[in-house]
Amino acid sequence: MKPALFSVLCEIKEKTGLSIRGAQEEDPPDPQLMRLDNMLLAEGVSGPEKGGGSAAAAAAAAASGGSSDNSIEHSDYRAKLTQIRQIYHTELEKYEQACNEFTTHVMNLLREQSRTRPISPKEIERMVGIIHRKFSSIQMQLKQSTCEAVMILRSRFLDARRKRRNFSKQATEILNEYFYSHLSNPYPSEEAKEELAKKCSITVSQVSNWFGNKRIRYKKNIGKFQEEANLYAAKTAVTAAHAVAAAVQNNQANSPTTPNSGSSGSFNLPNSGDMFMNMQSLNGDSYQGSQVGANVQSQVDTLRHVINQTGGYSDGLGGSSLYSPHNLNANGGWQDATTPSSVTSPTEGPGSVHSDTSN
DNA sequence: GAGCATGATTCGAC
DNA sequence: GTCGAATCATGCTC
Repeated sequence: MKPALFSVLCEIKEKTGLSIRGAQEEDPPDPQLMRLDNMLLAEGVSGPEKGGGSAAAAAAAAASGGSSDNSIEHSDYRAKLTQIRQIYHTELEKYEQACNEFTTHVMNLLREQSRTRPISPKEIERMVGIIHRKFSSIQMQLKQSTCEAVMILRSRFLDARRKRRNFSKQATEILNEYFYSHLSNPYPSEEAKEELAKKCSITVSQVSNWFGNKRIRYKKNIGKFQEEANLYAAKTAVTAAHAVAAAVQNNQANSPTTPNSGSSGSFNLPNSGDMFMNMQSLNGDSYQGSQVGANVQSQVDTLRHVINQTGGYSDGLGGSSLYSPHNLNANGGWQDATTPSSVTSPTEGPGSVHSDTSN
């Protein structure tokens, strides 16, 4: 009677258990767990080790423009990430081991108990499933805290503000040269930005940031930047003077009798665009692209004047500065160089000297 | 360490 | 999208 009753009880439990399990087994994968898994995989924490690197480390390298100045910090970052990875795997292993041990323990217990009460193998199996689910929720917590650790590491090592580095002296000089030679309209076009970025080994957005900061700070404190402006003006003027002198020589060599007719007004100057605009603002002459050849001598004179001015304002201009705030309009905005003034009325046409097109 | 310089970010306007 | 303006966070100089 006892064995028969035992088997009936087992059968009843089996049926009720199946119905419960049927409802539980087809749980969809936890989206939260999937997210965590994906993130850990992307960060190189889980999954196969990627030669000491990860997507984030690669991003860090890219963010720095591939320069070697902070490679030490990148290796530091990688080291920390490796540390996190090791801790994660150690903990994961521990959990798995504990899970297996506990499962075995429970299974043995149930098997033992099955001699005295109705416990079927399927019930044991179900119990194992419950244990696994419990342990996987613990695993999820581990994954979550690992993700948090990676996030903190990333923000600490990759946050641009924390990683601020001053640009190289050369880069700053290039940017300043452009800024002061385009002071009438210091808004570089996309092409110009790209060119500058390339020259300075920085990104285009860094160039944009630089010009944004420069414009605002220049405007706020023109007096402070005066000396700097003069310095770069002198530099540009010297460069231009050389170019003009070369052009003069070239003109004379090409057509000694008609010095102004040789090159159809096209001689190449570095930053020739606004430099002449600045000179225009200095002496009131307007620059006509097609008249360059005709005005070579006057431009040389202007350049001499510029250089003299930079040498200490000793030419009787009463302390007038090279770059006076006249480029800023009454609202504090940059006055377009083409805006007609009371003296000159340059027209913005195909022969315009503007190199900037963004504004 | 204070103060200034400077690169980056954020926010609102356009 | 870019811009100016304000602000933050870090670097540099003294």
